[in-house]
Amino acid sequence: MYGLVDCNNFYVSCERVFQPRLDDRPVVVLSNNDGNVVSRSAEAKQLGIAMGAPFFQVRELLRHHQGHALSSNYALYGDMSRRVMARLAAHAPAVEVYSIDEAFLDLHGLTTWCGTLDARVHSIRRDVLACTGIPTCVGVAPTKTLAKVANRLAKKHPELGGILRLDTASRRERALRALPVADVWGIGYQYAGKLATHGIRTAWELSQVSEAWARKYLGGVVGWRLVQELLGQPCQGLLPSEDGTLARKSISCSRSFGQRLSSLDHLWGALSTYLSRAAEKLRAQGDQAHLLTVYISQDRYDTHVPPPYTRSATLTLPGGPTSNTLQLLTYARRMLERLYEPGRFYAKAGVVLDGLEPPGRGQQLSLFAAAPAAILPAPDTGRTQQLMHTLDALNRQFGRGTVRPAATVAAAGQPAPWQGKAQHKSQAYTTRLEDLMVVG
DNA sequence: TCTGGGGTCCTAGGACCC
DNA sequence: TCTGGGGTCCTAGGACCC
Repeated sequence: MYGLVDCNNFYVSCERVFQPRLDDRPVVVLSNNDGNVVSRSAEAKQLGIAMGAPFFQVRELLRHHQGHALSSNYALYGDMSRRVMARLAAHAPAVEVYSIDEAFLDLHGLTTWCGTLDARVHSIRRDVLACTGIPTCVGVAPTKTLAKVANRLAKKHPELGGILRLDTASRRERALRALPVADVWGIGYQYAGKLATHGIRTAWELSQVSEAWARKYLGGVVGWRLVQELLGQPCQGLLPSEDGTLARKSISCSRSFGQRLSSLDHLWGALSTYLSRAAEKLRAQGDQAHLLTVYISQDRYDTHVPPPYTRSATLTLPGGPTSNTLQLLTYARRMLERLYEPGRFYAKAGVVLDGLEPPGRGQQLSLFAAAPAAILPAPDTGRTQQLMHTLDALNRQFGRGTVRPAATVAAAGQPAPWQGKAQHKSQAYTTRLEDLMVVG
């Protein structure tokens, strides 16, 4: 049996833990740049505010109902997430951290040593709420996809008490008949449309299609696995997360700018900042990358700009895999110069690090290792690795960005021209000493 | 010059997720 | 005026290998 634990309205719930004045009223949390709504309280959902809605479209509605909009505070959400996951790990034999607010639990054997499964799951929910202040819902079922179904229905029907267990054929059928097919995990916008034209409206109807049909219309083997999982046939196992974090296969960092940029210097300032951040994450995971992608995008909402909006370049690092920020910056600078066109206005930039592997394991040596210095940056020696190590240690102790490459620094006394908006941000209640709450 | 089978790696693109 | 960021998996074609 799998359990899927999903935090209710996670970002809003995190904010409410430290700001009780937000209780019982419409609250939304916004994406970077205060662009879109990414988390909504029940009251905000009640007002008809959609997930992903552009903030400017709902600002008035929210104001009219004495609601609140907050900029996203990832330092807070990340830390709250770690606390929730730590509680889950204390209860279940194995936990797969699936996202910042969700985890799959291995529920094997939980009934044998402490009451019924339902009683155990209820006590896990109570414990998470008591220790972190975060409310959750749990779906319990023999496959991950059915656990998602159960979780979805538990959220939709508060009268279930936050838990739904789908472990018999009749419970499964009732649940699948009650769930619109678009709410199934793995059915997105495109597939939902396709299914509708074939008269498939519920999860139950989807579970009854043939293998050939699923393979033809739902992306091959992926679609067939989905159908089998709905039938109770597990196709996906649990991928236990070591130490409560999940190792990524790619690492990226991108941002929309606060304003359009056209100068190469400004773009480089932004891009080098994102690359520094991505490399930091890479080292924190203990990996090196051998693929680097750089991209710059024009405003995709500007009707005067013809597509494509994004130009990108991917490079297999000729010097072999690295996690050295300075080395990566050397490559990225040249890639940016290739992509950049004077006179254009750019709205966003980003980097992706791919082909991740731990250092020094069966490394492929470069064919061009003897190429002239103009082509290759300085090799990744022990000294530069020591430098990165020191950089990370300083930034951990004194705060992110205390020591950083000069390219990422804007002109003295000026806010960086690429800096986005975050006008309604709450404090780092749990991760910054100055922001700690004082009671008394 | 043409002939076949089996395989890897790279790249791009499309779908999905939270 | 104002429209996010970070991921996953799969497929398919081309270059190249033996």
